[in-house]
Amino acid sequence: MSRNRPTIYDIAKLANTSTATVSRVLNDTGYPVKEELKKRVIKAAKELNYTPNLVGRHLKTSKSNDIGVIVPSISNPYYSLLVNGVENVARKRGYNILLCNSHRDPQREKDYLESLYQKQVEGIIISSITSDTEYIKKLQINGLKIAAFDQDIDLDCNKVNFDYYRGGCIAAQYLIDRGHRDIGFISAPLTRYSRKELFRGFADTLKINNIAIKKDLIKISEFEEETEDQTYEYKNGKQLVQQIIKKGNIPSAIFCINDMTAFGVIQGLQKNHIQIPQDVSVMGFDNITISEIINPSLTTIDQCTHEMGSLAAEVLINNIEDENKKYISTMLQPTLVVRNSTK
Amino acid sequence: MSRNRPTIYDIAKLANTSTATVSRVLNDTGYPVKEELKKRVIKAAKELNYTPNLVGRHLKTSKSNDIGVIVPSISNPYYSLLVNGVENVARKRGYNILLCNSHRDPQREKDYLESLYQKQVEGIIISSITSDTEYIKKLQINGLKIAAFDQDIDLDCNKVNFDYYRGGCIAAQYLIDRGHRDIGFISAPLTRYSRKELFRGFADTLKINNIAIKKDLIKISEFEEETEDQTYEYKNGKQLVQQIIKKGNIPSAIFCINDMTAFGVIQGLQKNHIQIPQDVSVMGFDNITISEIINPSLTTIDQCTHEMGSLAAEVLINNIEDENKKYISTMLQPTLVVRNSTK
DNA sequence: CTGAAAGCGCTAACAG
DNA sequence: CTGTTAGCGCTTTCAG
Repeated sequence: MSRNRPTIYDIAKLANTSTATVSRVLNDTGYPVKEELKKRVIKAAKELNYTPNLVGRHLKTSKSNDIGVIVPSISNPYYSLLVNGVENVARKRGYNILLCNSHRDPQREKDYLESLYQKQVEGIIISSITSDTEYIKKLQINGLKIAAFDQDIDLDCNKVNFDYYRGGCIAAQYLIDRGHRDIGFISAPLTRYSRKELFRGFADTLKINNIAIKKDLIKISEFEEETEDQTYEYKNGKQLVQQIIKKGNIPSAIFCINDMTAFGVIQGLQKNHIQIPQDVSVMGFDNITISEIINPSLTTIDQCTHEMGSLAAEVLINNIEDENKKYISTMLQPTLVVRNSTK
Repeated sequence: MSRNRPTIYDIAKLANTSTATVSRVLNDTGYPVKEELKKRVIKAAKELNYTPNLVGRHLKTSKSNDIGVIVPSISNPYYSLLVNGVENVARKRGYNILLCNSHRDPQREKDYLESLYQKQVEGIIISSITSDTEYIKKLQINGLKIAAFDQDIDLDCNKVNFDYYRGGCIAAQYLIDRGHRDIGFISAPLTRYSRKELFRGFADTLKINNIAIKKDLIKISEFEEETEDQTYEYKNGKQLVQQIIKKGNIPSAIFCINDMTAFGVIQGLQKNHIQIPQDVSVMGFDNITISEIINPSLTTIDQCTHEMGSLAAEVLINNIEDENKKYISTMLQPTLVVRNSTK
C-alpha cells in the first residue's frame, strides 16, 4: 500500500538526473535529450510505476484541458445524445468532459457552475434551466468561456440553438397538407422556451391556414412532475388524450410536444381501440431512437441532437483556443421525419 | 476580461494582511482572527470577486474530495438510477462525483480509470465491463480506493453486488406457483455475469420442480448491438418472441432478461393479438420506472438500484476516510413485484 | 545537451 | 492574534 505515489523527483533520483530532464522526456517534447539518458529516465519511470499528477501540472501550466457540461437530466435520451456529441468532439480535440446533472434544480445548476469554475475548467457547455444569469455573467467577466445549447438564455455567449418555432410550423403544415383540419395539441406545461416556441409555431401555422384552434383539442397539463426518466411525459400524454376521448370530440390528428408524450398518447388511443393512423394521426417531436422501432413507428421532427452537442463543443473549444474569437450563434433547423403514425 | 483571477495574495495586499490570515478567514477555520481584520478580508475578497482555486488547494492538501464513477451507459435508466444513488450520498458527505460513460468499451474504461487516477480522485466506483483487472490492481497498489458495483469483478475491493441467481429463482418459482409449466425465456446473449446468473437461477429452479426446459422456448440472441439507449433490448424481445409465435408452440409464460426486453415481448405478442396476461404471462427483471406505467403494468423483480448506488458510495467513502477499513462485500437481495402482466 | 531554480495558488507549521 | 515561510508536483526559463 504505497500511499505516496512516485513523483518526477523520485524518477530523477533513480535515473540520476534532474526533474527538468525527466519532465522533458516523459512529455516527449522535442527538446534534445541524449538517447541514453532518455532510456534511463523511461526505465526508472516504469520501474516506479509512475503516473503523472495532473494537479501539479495544472497548477503550473494553468491548463486543465477539462470542459464542464451541465444538463438538466442525463437519463433523458435527448440529453444523452447531446452529451455524446459533446464527448466525441472533446475527445478528438484533447479535452475531457466533466458531466453534471442539474436535475432541473436552479440551485444545483449554480452549485455545479461554481464548482466547475473553481476546478478551473477551460469552459462550460450548459443547457441552463435558470433565468437568473447574473452568476454566469460574473464568471464570464472572470474569463470563463460559456457555450449555451438547447435552451435559450439571456446571455452574451456562444450559442447553439434549435429553431423550435419552425419545428412547430413544419409539424402543423404537414398535418394540414395531409388534409387534417381538427388538430389537437398535447403537452406538458409551456414553461420552457422550447415548448413555448413550438406551440407558437404550431398555432401561428393553423391561423395562417385559417384553421380555428379548438380549445377542447388543446390539452396542456398545469403541473409537471420532474422525474429523472421521462415517465411523466408518457403518463401525461396518456392522461390528456383520455380527457379528449371522454369528451367524444376526437380530432383527426394530434401533435405532441415530444416523442415520449406521443407514446403515451398512442397507448391511450390504442387502449380505447382507436387505430393509428387509420382513425387518428399522431405526431411527435424529438426523434429519439425508440420512435423508429415502436409500433406504429412515429412521424416526428428531428432535432439533430447529436450534431447540436458536437457543434457546441466545437464552438466552445475554438473559443478557448482563440481568446479573441467572436461569439458564434447558430440556429439548427428541424427536419420532418415521416413514418407510420400519420396519414 | 480580467484573465487573471484574483488569488489570496491579491486579497492579502488589498486588506493589508498576510495570505495566511486570508486563508484562515475564508476557510472559516476556528483559528482566532480579530473581528475587524476578518471583516476587512471578507470585504476585500468580495471586492475582488474572489473564488478559490481548487487546484492550488488540492496540490497542497492532497485532498480532492472527488470520486470517480464509471458506468457502461448513462442513458440506460438502470444506470441513471444507480448514479443518482451515488450522487446523493456523495453530496451529503461532501464529495463531488466525476461521472464517466465507458460506452461498454474496455479501452474507454481503462482511459477513464487512468484519467481519474491522474486527476487524483479519492476513489472510484465502477461497474466494470472488462475482465482484465490487471490495470485496476496496479492502481490499487498505488493507494486508490475502489468500489465495484452491479457487475462481479475479479478483484479484492469493496463490492456491492446483487443476487441475480436468486432473482432468477424467485421469478421461476413465482411462475411455477401460479401453475405455469410451459415457461419461455427471452434474452440478449448471456455474456455478462448478471445475465448468466439470472439464467442459472431460472434453469435450476425449473429443474428442482421437475419441469423440463424446452429448447424451443429458450430464445437467446447470438449477437448484441450496443446502443446508448436500450432499444436493442426492446427490438430483441420483439423479434425473438416472434420466432416462438411462428413455431406455433406458445408457452403460457415468458420470463425476460430485463424489463426493456419484456416491453418488446409484450409488443410482439399484442401485435399477434395474443392477450396479456390472459393468453400469456410476461415477466421482466429490473423494475425500471416505466414498468409501472406501461399497459399492462409489468410483473418484475426489483433490484433496489438506487440503494445499490448509495450503498456503494457509502462504503467507498468510509474506506477513503478510514484508511484501515476492511473491504466490505454486500449482496443485495431481489424482491418480487407483482403487477398485471402475469396471472 | 543538462541542471538549478523559480513559481503556479494554496495551507499549515512555526515563530513571534 | 498575525505573519513568514516552506512546499505540494510540475514545467520552464535561464545559465552553463
